[in-house]
Amino acid sequence: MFIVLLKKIGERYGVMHDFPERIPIFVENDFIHQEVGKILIESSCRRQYSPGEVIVVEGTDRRILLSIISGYVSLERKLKNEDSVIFDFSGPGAFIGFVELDFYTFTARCLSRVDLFIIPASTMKNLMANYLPIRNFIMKKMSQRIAHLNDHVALLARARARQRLALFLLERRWSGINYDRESREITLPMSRTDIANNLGLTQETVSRIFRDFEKEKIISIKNHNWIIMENIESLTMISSWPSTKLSN
Amino acid sequence: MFIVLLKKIGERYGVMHDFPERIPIFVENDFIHQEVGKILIESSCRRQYSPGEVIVVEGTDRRILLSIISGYVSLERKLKNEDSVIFDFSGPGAFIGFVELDFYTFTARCLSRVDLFIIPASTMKNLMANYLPIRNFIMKKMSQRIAHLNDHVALLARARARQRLALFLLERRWSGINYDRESREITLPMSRTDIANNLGLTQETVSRIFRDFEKEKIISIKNHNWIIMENIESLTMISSWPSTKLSN
DNA sequence: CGATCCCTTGATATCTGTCAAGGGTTGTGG
DNA sequence: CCACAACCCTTGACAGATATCAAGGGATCG
Repeated sequence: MFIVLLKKIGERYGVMHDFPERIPIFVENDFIHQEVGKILIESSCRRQYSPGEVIVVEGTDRRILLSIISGYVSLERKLKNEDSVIFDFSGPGAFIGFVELDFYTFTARCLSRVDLFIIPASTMKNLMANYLPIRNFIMKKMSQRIAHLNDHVALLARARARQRLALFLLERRWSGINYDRESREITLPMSRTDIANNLGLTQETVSRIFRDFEKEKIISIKNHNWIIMENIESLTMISSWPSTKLSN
Repeated sequence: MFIVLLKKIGERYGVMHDFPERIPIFVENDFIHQEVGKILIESSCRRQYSPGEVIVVEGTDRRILLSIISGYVSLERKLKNEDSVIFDFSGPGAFIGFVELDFYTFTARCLSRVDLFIIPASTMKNLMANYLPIRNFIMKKMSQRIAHLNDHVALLARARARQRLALFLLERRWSGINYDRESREITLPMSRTDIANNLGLTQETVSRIFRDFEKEKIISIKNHNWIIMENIESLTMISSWPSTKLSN
């Protein structure tokens, strides 16, 4: 498997862990043949972005694919309203744009300083035509994305605000490259507004519910971007599904 | 292109159009090589289901794929709550289960009498390995599904009830095989509860808003399953995005 | 003709959005 | 090193949309 150097992240957002210096570029059990990985890296370039920068814009031609090395990105859609919907947050190890065919279905905006590989879509197309593992890899990614979107639809359709935030926090625990799956600490590289736009709420509601959770000793809020889950059992209970009804 | 006979639908739900006798099995501009289509049909069997019957269950192994000839199916997830979320409604021409890899991410339930082809997943796998057009077809389907789910996430996250229903009605117009794209008539093979579960609302709200639309002369409700859009411009205005705010 | 299922309508409760004001933190410039 | 601005977060009061609860109506089926 191809290995790349990884910059340490977290100048801007108070981070407690330093990431290790080396990580495999293809993570999450998605094994790709070493040779193919090499081709992919050799035909790609590396670039850094600053917080707030937009990398790709919804609706434009899909010319490049991204592989995040460090930092966090939001995949979102701006509505005519001035407010927006965030489909997902992507962190180190994520692949962006692999799942679309002709044009981007989202706008990618940097939440922090971001370091990534840019892979030309044409390269990927050639690789996909010729290498079965790459093809399977992409199809698996697409399939996972659909499963995840189904979950998110269920969340938005039937979960109340507390349940949405509990699910959000629990999912954050597992998202991206997490080297300590038993950790109770979560970094939130995104703002309250971003969380609200992801969960179909407002920033005020997000803020209030975080405070409620803190009062109930379910979480500790160290700062805006750093939360400790003090009582994961409670969070799990709040997140679990019979709690939809107003009465609960 | 391979052609199959199509049964007329609509014994149960008052339908105004009879579908033509012959339709191509692969529709929506998804051209598949005739030979491949033939292989697909030859290795599949045809079956009928009654309203309410469950064809595949969420979480079980993906053994069969479905191609709907006539009738309507809901793709849904039962929550522990007793209520459920409907991801999508599928009608004639739809492909079900093509987008998943290992197991079903939904339960498929018949809304009406359904006539369909059952294709073994193993057959599809072989075809995909050997035929580029099939592969492209599946990837395109997956990509479309992701785009559609993104739209639905945006709807659930940021649209109010009236807007959701306007979007729903406008989308119904184009869904499935629609031979008269200028038609103002819509059939609703699903119940109010099903619509509510699709849009993240309750049946009461759906019912009330339909009545409101009727009072405002935007639609006429012929019966539960038959609606005429009297004022598509108004519907479009209600559905368009600046109307999210409560004040509007 | 009753049973069942779904739809409709009304009264009420409650969640969460909206509006508004203030606080904390970060960054910049004197 | 301090002042100020900008940005985001927090908190409160209030309003309004929609869920809940309840009762009744209409169609379909045996």
